[in-house]
Amino acid sequence: MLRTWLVKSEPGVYSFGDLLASPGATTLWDGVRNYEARNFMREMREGDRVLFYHSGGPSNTLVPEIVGVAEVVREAYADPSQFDPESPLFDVKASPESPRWLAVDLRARERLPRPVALAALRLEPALAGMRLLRRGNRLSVMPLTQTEYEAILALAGSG
DNA sequence: GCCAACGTTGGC
DNA sequence: GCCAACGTTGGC
Repeated sequence: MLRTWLVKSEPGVYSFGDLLASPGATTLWDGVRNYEARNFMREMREGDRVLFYHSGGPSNTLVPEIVGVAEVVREAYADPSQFDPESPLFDVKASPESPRWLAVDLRARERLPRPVALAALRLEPALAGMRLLRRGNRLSVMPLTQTEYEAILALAGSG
C-alpha cells in the first residue's frame, strides 16, 4: 500500500513548475532541517504519492495552495547540503559518517486540474483533522491519510 | 533538566 | 508589515 504525504515549498524558491521543468521532472528534495519532518522522510518509500503545497512565502502575495502531485523515486539518503561549508544549509555537527539530515528524490506526476487553496481545505469536513490545518503548523513534510489524500484530489477535480 | 531568549515560518 | 506559534539554543 502506497503512503501519501504533503510537502511545502515556497514557490519563489522552488515551485511545482520548477519541478516539472527539471530534468526527468525529478529533483533532490533537500534542506529539511526539522527532526520530525526528517523522520517522516525516512519513512517515505519509492512510489509514495506526495502532494506539493505552495506556501504564501515571505511576501505573502500568493494564495497558499496545493498545486500538484509528485512521487518518491529515491528513498532517504544523506542530504549533501549539510556537508557543504559554502551552503546556508551547512551543519557543522553533521558528518558523512553520521549525517543528520535526509533528502529524497521526488518526481512530478501531474499538476492538479484545479489548485486547492488552504481556505478550501478548511471548508472540507473530511479534512478537519488534517495536520496542515492545525493552528501554528510549521511542519514542511507531513503524512496524509488515504482519506485526506482522496478528498484533496476530489477538490482538485482529479483522481 | 529547565526555561528564557532568539530565529524562523507562514498566514493574515 | 505584523505577529503568533513553534523549534532550537545555550546559560545556569
